[in-house]
Amino acid sequence: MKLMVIDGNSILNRAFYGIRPLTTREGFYTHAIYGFLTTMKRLTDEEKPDALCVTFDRREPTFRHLEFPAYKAQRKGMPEELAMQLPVLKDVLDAMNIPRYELAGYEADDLIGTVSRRCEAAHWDCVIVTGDKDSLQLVTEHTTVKLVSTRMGQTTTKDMTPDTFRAEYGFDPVRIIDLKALMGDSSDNYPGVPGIGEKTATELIQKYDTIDTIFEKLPDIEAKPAAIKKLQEGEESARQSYHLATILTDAPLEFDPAKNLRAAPSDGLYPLLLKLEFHKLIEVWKLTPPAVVPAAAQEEKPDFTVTAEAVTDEARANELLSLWRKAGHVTLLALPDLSGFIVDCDTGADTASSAELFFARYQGDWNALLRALFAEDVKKVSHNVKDLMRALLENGLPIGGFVFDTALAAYLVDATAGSYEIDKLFASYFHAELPKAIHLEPDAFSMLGDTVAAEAAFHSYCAAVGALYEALYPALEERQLHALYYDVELPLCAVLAQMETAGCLVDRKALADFGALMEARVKELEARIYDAAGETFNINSPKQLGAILFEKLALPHGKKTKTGWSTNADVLEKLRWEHPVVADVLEYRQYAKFKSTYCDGLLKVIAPDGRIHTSFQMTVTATGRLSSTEPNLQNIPTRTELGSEFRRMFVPAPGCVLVDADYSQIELRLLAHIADDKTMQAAFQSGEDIHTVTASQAFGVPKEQVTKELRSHAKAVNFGIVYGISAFSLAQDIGVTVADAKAYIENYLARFSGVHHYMTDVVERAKAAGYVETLMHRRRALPELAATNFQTRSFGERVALNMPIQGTAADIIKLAMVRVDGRLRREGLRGRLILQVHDELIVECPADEAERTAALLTEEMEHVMTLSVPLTAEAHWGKNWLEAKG
DNA sequence: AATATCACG
DNA sequence: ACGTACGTGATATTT
Repeated sequence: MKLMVIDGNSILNRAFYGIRPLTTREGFYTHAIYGFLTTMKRLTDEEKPDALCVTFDRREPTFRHLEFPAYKAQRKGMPEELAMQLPVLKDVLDAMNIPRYELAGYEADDLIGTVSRRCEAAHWDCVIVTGDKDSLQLVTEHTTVKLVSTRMGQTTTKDMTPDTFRAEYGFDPVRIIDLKALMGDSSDNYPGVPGIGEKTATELIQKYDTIDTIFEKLPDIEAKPAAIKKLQEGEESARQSYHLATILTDAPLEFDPAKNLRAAPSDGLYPLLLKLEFHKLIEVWKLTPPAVVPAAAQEEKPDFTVTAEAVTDEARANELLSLWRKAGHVTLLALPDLSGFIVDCDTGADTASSAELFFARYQGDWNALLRALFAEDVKKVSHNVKDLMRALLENGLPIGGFVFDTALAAYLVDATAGSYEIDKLFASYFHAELPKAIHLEPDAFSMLGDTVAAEAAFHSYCAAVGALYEALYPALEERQLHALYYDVELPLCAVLAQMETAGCLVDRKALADFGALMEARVKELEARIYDAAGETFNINSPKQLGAILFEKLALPHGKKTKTGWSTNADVLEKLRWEHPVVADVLEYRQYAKFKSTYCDGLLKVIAPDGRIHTSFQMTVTATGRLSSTEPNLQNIPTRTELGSEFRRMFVPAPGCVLVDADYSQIELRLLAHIADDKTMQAAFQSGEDIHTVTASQAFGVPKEQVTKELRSHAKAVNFGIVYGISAFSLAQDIGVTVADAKAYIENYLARFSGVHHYMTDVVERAKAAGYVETLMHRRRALPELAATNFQTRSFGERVALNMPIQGTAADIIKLAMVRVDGRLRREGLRGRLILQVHDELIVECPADEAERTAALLTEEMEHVMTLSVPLTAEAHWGKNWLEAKG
């Protein structure tokens, strides 16, 4: 039999500092608990112990404090963000029926020591989980320690048995005590023998085993005279330290290993994890709601057990339609293929819910019904409106009357939540569970077999959307997000739905031919690389490639390491002249990427109409940008000549052209505006090249003398500033020394004092408020700024700097899209937006409207907002995307 | 499922 | 002293 005992404080502590902060929507910190639970789960899966328990420290003095008042005196108390999680973790463990032990006057270590010895007495094996090396003294044939360490955000464990311990330290585990007695412990704040450090102490213990032997033999031991003198003077201190370092194994603890056998969690666990918003954990652990909901909880929940009416005849449908037109709004969910929908027309929260269901069994004219439903005069609240609109457009149906999208609203309220599915949102806002999710797929109803249950679930989802609307509407108001929501995000749904539906025509033949060319080059390079390596291997595997380059060919392995040696382009670029194979690998990589991601990848998603219909995601990025998936059309190559050939394959329909308009330096202009930097504003107002002006200012040379190199360095500095620069990274980027990079930045900030002030000010204000925002109040919460971990906090500071800039740029182009789309329609032009690439818009229009369309684009883009610097856009057009880029 | 790499703004 | 720029998504390999 085997028992695992976890050092609760140690593991919680590690999780707290090792994981980036995470809070519930209400701001309660949960990451330490999360980390603890995932670590515990991983280790129990690994070890499969029969029994499990956790020990905690009491924050009360122990015998060590009484005997040695300085003991742990330097240790700071827990930060508040950690302290608040401790009692909750204990609740979670209780709910999981995992025994926990704490005892006044004893540290967790002493309880672990006691537990391990009692296990041994009962002929059990014991596995200790801790991050504290002191516990290694407990290691025996039957007691092992899993030493947990967190490096670079990764938790790793090392199993310590008597053998592995001796291999590493060169003496027996129990001699850790003797070692500590000599070297002391700075974190526990006891001295050992003053002047004896880890190295000397280790050597002594390896030679003499115990401090008793050492002091007995003094002064005739093998050591430096100075060390011998220190030992003679420090014996008393060593004896006391020995005492302090000894973990007790006989604490008066009521403990029997057999009483810690693993048990099923209690019903309380599910609601508790729900409250902590550990949805992922609930999913991974396959937890299900308790069978019997406590009566009290049931009363709080909105009543979802209402019968829904299945509407089958036309007369009744028309009756309902006129009812809905009169209602302020209705809540609506539709199946993706429009084969069914549900409408909830509650007027007040306290009246009984009454939903109306429509399915294929409907007797009347289904299309006519849909046309009436999606007309402007039925005001609809829904979830993921853009997707529904796309389905409607694809079926030639209207897309009017959508007044609210709960997913979109929830995204504006918290852009970093990650998931905006109805059930997750409902759980997070109301701390209650929705009936089991049904997937709103075409066949959902017949597939499930249980039509009644499926309908009820569908209904409860619809009612949940209604409840979320009531909660989200005031949340938007409260955060001044009304304008962003109603003038930008919601109208954008229709624009994006239209863009996705339109898609972009591609030259399939040219793409396939290009693919064949890539294939040939890949094969060629592959052969050359195998030849150079003297064997065949998988070049796509960084592991195998690393073995060839750094072991077989013995190239200087580039500095970076993680789970091997890095073989990325940065590293290989530095090795380019060391061996001819390196250049081949770099080239191979490029062709392989082009072939698989862009040739094969794009060919795979060309629709029957010959066009590629991407999906624009509105609720993904933390800054407010869109993202593009299946395929991603926002990362089509352009930076290299060969890559930009792909853009030649994106073409307009016959008789049409592509018009491409992009903002010039939008992020730097926004930096000048937001930071209110007069120097930078003047540069933009003068219309001069911003990187040249920056170079001239920061490097103190006249503009005429700015060389290509200086300009490109200035450009890197400008980008760096927007991202939250560090001298190290800038140096890395432009290939100068860190000292030079540091000087660049200092000069820059001295010249651009507004930017300098902004950099400190925005972080300070973000720390006070807990979030940053764009000019349109789009918000990003920054719990990272409260972190004690340097790395996490630094990340938060860079984000605080960058998000208002990147996010405002996103606000601006989104608003421009809404305006451009509206004006194209109002003016009766036939051009339509088809793509957006962050600062670039692409319209497909009849060739004879190209000029007007281009003018319209730049005009609308430039006039979205009035800033302290001009906002400029440039447009070009041509017979393919590459040409249109100008 | 996680990692490494590389395409874009 | 820390470790080293913001925001994305797709592919291939490895666990």
